[in-house]
Amino acid sequence: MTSLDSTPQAVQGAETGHSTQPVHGTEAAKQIPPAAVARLTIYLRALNTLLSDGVERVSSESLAEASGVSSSTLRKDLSYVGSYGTRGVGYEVQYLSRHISAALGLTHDWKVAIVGAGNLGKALARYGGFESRGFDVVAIFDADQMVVGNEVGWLRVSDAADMEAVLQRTGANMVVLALPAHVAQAVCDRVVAAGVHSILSFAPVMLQVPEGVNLRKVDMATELQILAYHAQRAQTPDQTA
Amino acid sequence: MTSLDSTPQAVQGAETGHSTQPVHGTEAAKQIPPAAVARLTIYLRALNTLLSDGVERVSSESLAEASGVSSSTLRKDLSYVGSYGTRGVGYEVQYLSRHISAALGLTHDWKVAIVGAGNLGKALARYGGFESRGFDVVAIFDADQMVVGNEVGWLRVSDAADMEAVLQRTGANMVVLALPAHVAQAVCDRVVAAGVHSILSFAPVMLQVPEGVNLRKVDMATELQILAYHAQRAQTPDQTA
DNA sequence: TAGATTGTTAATCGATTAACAATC
DNA sequence: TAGATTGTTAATCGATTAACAATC
Repeated sequence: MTSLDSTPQAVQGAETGHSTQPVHGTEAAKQIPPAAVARLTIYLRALNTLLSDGVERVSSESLAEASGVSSSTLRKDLSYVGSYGTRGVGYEVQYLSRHISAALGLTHDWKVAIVGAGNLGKALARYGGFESRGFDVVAIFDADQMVVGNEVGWLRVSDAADMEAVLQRTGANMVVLALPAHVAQAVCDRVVAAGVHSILSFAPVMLQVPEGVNLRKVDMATELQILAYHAQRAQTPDQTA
Repeated sequence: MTSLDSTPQAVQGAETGHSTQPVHGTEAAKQIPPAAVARLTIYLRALNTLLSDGVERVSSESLAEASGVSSSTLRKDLSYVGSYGTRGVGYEVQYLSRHISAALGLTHDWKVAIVGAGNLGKALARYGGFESRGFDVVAIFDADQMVVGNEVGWLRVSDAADMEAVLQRTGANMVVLALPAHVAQAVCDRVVAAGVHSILSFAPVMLQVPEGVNLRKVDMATELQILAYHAQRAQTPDQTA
């Protein structure tokens, strides 16, 4: 997250054949390198900003600048998705945005359940960035009876004891874990057993998940530690050479 | 976040000489590859868990397993820090922990100010993981007069209008941005102007910072999008071959 | 046509892994 | 000494960059 680099891990997808021919349209998806997937989400955000500013066309050079990458990297990344630009002209913003969305699977119906209605869970439940990008928060759980039933945004907090039933009923296909380290693994196991295979964890522990479950981790303290490393280096001028 | 890898960017440190000789003790720090830095924070957490479990010694094999990496990667990463193990025996938990901490700059005095006292800002201010890992939250700001003065954890919310003065007085050397996208760049500029060079942003925008400022970004919606990509791939069995 | 910009190739760079000599 | 495990090297793999032919 990343850093995390965020801190991604244990994301196993089927990865059988590497088709060399770029395939467009509705055919089989090809493998996109992890680093490129992460950046594609950034391009998508930049494109949507342009779109709401009424910009219709953009060059790789300026989209790259807005995204903080080189134009070379940008064009290479886009080439994994397909070729949706026009030489000598650039990219049509809306058209490119739509194709990146499709490639990332954002046209699916993603229903997110949040486990943990503490400060972080509430912050996530109310975070506009989810809804606006096609993620529908359908449930929020807590084990504390004092919290169950409380209003959080549009939702009421469900009892964690009923998790399996509520996940089923709401059709949740992604779960966000916003709970203390010591209960995270147990809850994670229940979530997996309930058939959810995509999990984003904010708990500061290494979670073990079976093959085929996609787990990503965001650790806020880790991010500060990485920052600390760089800050310390900047303060201590290099004594080599 | 990220990268969450996570989505790291614009982290420039001085990087003059690459000393080939591993230097131990108090001498000049060498450059540690970004990927290794991120993992070292994970090892550190695993070591501290072992420590509180009363474990005194650990092999690269089992520390690697607890951290979700290969023992090869672990030993290579540790080699950037120094050689603090004993062949045929393993690593002394406390001793290794201390040396990783030192290498990451966690023995410094890090004072963190949080800008934005919304749900996320409050969650971060109360997040135990910061304090326990040597980051001291010294201030939290908001521009909303309805919120200024409120209690958040041990702190009271300061007026964002007084940011420069409070940053100065508290000696904050890191800032966490927990605010809406549209104000993030302006606040970021003020923070940089106030002399803070380490910034962790949760705002879903690309921020521009001058050379020499360390900026990391955590984007929760990005993490869900990456998850969506993998989930979609898993659902759509590969049609090549 | 002349100018611009994409999509792709090939070269470079960095990160991961396997293997093993060093050594406790 | 025999067994175990580190620290490091060399080989592999993947990601980034520069350059340019294709083409609007």
